[in-house]
Amino acid sequence: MSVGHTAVTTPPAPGDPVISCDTPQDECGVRDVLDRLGDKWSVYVVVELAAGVRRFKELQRAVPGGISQRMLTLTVRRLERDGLVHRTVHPTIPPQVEYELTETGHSLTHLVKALADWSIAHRPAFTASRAAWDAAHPDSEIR
Amino acid sequence: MSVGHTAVTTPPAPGDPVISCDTPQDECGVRDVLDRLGDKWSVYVVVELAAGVRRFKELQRAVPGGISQRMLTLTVRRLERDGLVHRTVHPTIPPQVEYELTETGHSLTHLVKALADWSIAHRPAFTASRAAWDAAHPDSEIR
DNA sequence: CCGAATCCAACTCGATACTG
DNA sequence: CAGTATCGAGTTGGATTCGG
Repeated sequence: MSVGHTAVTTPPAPGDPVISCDTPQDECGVRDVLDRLGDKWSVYVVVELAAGVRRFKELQRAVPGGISQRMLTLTVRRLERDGLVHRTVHPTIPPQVEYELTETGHSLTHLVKALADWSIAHRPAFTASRAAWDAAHPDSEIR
Repeated sequence: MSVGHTAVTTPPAPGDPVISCDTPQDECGVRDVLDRLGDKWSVYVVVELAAGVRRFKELQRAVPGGISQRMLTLTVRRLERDGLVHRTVHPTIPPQVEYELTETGHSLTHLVKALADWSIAHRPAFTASRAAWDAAHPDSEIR
């Protein structure tokens, strides 16, 4: 601890990883992933596809929260564009379209797993902290 | 293939992690994290704070892209509410406020590091895939 | 069955101006 | 310095309808 003004409860960065944003205006590269994973549905689609090939309707039913057709279409299209999902159209009647993860997409599942693990592990802390904050700031616009 | 309608073409998941959304309407817990990390600035703030304690203005200068005062305030407030960042106010003149990661916040840096690593590793594939898709779908509304 | 097209509500973000 | 307040543009997501 010692001198100046920085009496912190935790040391600056004990064994923390150094995330190098070397070039200042570079964005560490995280923008690419987060722009995709940050939206409302992509993660759930990836999670479901991690379990195997799925048809459109199967995906729609599997995604928690009830995704609209429109949003599912948009989501899988964007995932396809980014090379995370492969789309196979069987020109049958009725039409049948299958979605599956590409190799890149599969590698992403490990990341999502890490995300889910962290989230589950810290959910109690999250909830508690939020409740405390909300109680201390009754009429705040944050949230 | 065989019977029903659920004939899968690829093996469900070779060595992929199983992300258990056991309860169907549960959201695997990822929503909590992604709602925070998914916004435009939180990750950069966490990255910068991973390097040590920062004051408001220091943060603002450090974040790439040029964050407005308003957005920085909102971002750190939300991070504070979630228990990821601790805020210390020194009632001096001029005012001095220091931000630092909490223990939970520090544990998050490993996740962000994983995110950044994955992103950097797959950025070429991303870029290529997008370019190819865009070329194949010249006038699409996706993007 | 899979999706495109349209319309609309809600939210996010940025710019600007002002305060203790 | 570290915010708060206000306004407006842009984006996202949902509901609905229609088509191949």
